[in-house]
Amino acid sequence: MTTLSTSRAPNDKPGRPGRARKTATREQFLDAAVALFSRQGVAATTLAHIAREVGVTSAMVHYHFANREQLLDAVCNEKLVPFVHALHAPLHTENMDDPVAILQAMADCLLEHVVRLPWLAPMWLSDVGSTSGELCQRVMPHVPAEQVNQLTAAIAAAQARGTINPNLQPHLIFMSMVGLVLLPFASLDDCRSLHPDADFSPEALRRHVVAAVDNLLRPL
Amino acid sequence: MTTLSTSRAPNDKPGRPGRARKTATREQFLDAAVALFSRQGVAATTLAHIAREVGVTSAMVHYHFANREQLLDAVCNEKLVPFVHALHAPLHTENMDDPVAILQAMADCLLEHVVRLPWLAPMWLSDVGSTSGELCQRVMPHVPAEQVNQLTAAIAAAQARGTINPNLQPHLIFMSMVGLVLLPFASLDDCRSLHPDADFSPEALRRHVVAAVDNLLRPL
Amino acid sequence: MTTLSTSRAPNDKPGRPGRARKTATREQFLDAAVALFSRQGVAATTLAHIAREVGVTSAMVHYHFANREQLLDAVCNEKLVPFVHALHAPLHTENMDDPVAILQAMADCLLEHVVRLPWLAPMWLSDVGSTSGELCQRVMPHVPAEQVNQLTAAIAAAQARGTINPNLQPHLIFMSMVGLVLLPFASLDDCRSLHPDADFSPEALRRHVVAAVDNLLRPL
Amino acid sequence: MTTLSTSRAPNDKPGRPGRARKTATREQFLDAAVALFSRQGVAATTLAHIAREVGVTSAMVHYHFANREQLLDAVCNEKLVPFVHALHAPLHTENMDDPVAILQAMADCLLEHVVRLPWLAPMWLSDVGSTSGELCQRVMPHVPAEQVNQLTAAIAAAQARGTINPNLQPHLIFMSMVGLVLLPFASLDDCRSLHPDADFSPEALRRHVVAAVDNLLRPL
DNA sequence: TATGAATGAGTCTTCATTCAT
DNA sequence: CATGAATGAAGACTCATTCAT
Repeated sequence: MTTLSTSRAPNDKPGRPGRARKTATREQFLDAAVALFSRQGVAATTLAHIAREVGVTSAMVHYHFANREQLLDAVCNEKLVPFVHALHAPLHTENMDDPVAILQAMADCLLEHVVRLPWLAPMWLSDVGSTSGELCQRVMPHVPAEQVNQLTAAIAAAQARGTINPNLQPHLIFMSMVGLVLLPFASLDDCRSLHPDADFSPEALRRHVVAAVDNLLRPL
Repeated sequence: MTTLSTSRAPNDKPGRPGRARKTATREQFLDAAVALFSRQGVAATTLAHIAREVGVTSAMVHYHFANREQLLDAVCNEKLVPFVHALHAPLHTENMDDPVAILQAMADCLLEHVVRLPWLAPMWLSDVGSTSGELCQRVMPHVPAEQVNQLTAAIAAAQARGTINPNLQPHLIFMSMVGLVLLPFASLDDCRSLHPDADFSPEALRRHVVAAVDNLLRPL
Repeated sequence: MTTLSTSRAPNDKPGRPGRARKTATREQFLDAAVALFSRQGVAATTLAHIAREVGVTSAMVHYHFANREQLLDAVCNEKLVPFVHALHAPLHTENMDDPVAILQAMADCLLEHVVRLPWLAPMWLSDVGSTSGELCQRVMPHVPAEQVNQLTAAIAAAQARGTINPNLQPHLIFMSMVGLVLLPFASLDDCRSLHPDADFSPEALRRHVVAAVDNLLRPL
Repeated sequence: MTTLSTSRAPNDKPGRPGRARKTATREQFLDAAVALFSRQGVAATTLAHIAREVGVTSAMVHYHFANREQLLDAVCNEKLVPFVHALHAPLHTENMDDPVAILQAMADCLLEHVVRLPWLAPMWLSDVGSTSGELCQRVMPHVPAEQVNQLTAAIAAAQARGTINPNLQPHLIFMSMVGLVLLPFASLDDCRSLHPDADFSPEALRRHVVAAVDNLLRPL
């Protein structure tokens, strides 16, 4: 854990006599957490940072979550798992005849969430990057391995049929698609500083991503 | 944190009773650093981790690099900047008539490096994810903004000519491509645990990525 | 930790075997600080020393003062500045006709404080000695330069009138007086070890110092 | 020991291949030591500071002095003890009939040294201030206690005779005199910043101090 | 319910010291 | 002779956590 000079978390300090007791809800903590996680990374975000963001003492964070582990559990369960479930919802269908449609549905869902939750893309990428991402580890068990495997099989079939580019690796297509969707959102700041005048509105991003995903899956 | 079992090798030679001072070169520190950065993330990696990985005291890290900042500078300059330069080398050409060729050259270069340097993809993604990545900040200034802009213009021209899918955003194509290349490598462990039997050899990955990039750029 | 702390409290009330957390007030820290500063010097006194003197961990020092700088600020503002103000109070008068009276009032004040606050003389001298004394730097801004200059002018006038020894340098008289008052108190231990039987009671010291100051200012 | 930000001692660092082997004499180290001691205080001066001042590595300091203790011993023996002996030389006389003459001789000697050795006054005061000054402890044994006691007795006799102000404490007169001489020199920087235009040349200081000492000893 | 005060462990950094070359 | 490379201990400061109130 490094002293990310960003916000010194100065003075939880004592005294301050007439301080009105700030009350904070569980939800506020989680929101602050994901916001900071996406800005600074999970590892670099201390409980004091989160407390400060919410405007309470770090003791309050412990009061609500007992410890860091459980805070991460909560972030995972209440912020990420719903998204993971939504993302894989298209897999829960009888017939996997049309994997392209399924992948596109997943891409749509991903895109939807990423646009709506600005913290999602940066947090996801920075965490998935470290093999041992603190959140990644907690989320993985919620991925429906069985269905994912069926999708892979369906993709292979589609490739044999000529509906999907056969040079792609069935097992990797999903991750490539994720990269295609997430990276533009995660690197927005860099892009903006490189191209200050370009249009990076959500709509522009969405159009680009949709086109990119379409292209990716297109057969030869 | 793992007890790096570098296998202390208690005391080497034969007689040599005391200490057997372990020695380490600057290069070793940088290698250890990138290895740990890619595994744990930059922020979560302490100087003591790096020292232990190399088998010396953390005081030695300071002896060689003075402080954390300068270690990161060194990692950036000696590990990342060469890569960044290589990556953008295709941009230093007279005619940008064929942006597809240039993008493909960049993808090749990226792929090359990512395969050869296993730490690159995870480290890059996890750092680029945090808007304020400690390394990202240091690397960005080495990106040739001028050339990148020219490439973007060339891409737009190619789109007008019908050589590149016109629905893509010229400014985002490069980042999407990066995502396409990096993500499979960064999420290898996750993929492997999901599909234990699939072929994730470097060659397989390379084939997939090449096909994906080809597809991405293809005109309608 | 796995088990929720809900189940704890196996032993509290009666015997209270554990820890018995030591508590300390801000004031105690400042007292300990000046005590140690006067014994060991400012630079040689670590925050851990102060903490140990008070009976708490050094983390507590940081809890109350954030960092060393601010601890020194507090020592300065709460321990030294009041004294500096009192010392220069005699300067805030309409007529400076009688600089001897003023100087004597200042000497009295100085003496008063030095007797009452045993840490003052050693700390002052050891810090004023180093041109860049950590405390000196903080205290100097509180010296009313304007009034001091007026006093100097008044001294020169008194010398011209023959009320003060004209061979003295007006600008140095104050410092010489300070030396005259402080040094006996600061070097008490040395004196005692040299003259074990002599009378070094506060009263004896006071008498000596008063006489010395009187003598110093006497006209030829 | 605090990180006196004055001189960060940056980079003893490795490499620097073509460095001409700087050679330094024992004397140079001692000079550098007293210079730094007087500027920063003894406790705040590290061996690396001294090495740096001389332009060699800190290993060289150890090469010449084995360890910090012995360096301090050397500073004491070679820089301070000669002075202490000179200072007390006037005491080694048959008749102590004229203590005023003796004290004046001592003051002259002190003054002489303090003017010639600019480091002496600050270092002395800052060290004598801390009861447990690292140098003070080493110097004290060289003070001829016997003779000092005789002087004290002679002073008392002179007071009885009316040659010295009888209100002064015989045992404290010497220390008061020392304060009178040293303080102006030690606080020169402060004085100069307070009175930028005043004359603080060595001659002016000498005149002032001589007058002050004369005054101090004068009978009623 | 909330929090101010406390702590132990850990991080970054510097220091005095050692030693093989 | 001299020094680059190494170390353990200590210093400043932060962090997650605890607990009495």
